Amino acid sequence: MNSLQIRLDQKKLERAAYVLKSVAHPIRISIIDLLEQRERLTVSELQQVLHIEQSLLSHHLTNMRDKGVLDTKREGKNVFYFLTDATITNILDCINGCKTF
Amino acid sequence: MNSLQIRLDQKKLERAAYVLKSVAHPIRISIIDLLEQRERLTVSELQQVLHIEQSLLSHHLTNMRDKGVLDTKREGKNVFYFLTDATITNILDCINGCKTF
DNA sequence: TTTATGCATGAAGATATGTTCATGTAATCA
DNA sequence: TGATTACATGAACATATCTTCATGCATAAA
Repeated sequence: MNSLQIRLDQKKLERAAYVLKSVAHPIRISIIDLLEQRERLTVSELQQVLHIEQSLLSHHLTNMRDKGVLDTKREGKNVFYFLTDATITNILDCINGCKTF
Repeated sequence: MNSLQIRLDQKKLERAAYVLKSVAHPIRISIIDLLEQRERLTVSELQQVLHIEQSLLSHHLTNMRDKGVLDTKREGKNVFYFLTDATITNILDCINGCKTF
């Protein structure tokens, strides 16, 4: 038999690539790692750990939010960021379990 | 206590981002999906399923090989491509199990 | 109501990535 | 040896991404 075929449809493929691009950056992987430890973090808290410019961090966070990886909640002056679906941290396990990485 | 910190070192972060970029493309996700089903495939076999230009496919394969995702073995006129570490297909499971994707 | 704090946004430039086209090379076949 | 098959490579262009800088906006504090 010879029924080789792609098992993901075009929409799913494009969505997956779109979201994976959002993860494929050192700063953004770090953010996911931190949000696996803390549930939710403000921009300032992230900035203190990451040691990058506020504006750069904000761009990255907006990116991840736009792509559905993160969501936000404002409380007073602070904006908390959190993972939309914590299951995405499984990707970090893949990274740690696969010798290719 | 307040010991929030990034658990991956800089080298690991950059390597992970570098490899993830190689996965974050519809065509390249498809290739991983196909190599999960078949162990090894020639460029021609991939081309028949993917319906893309030979040159474009070759560029993508070279990319994935350079980044350590794939490796190759020539047999006569054919070149077989295969996953360096099949564990990388876990990423596809992440994609299918996480609502963000 | 001015000032400070926390965060977002937009423009701009540098670099990276994706695709096509033309061409090159290695192995096999006639 | 010459043609064909299978694949790789490089240039060139369009588009996307990353980062910085300057500035804007919302909330709270003084």
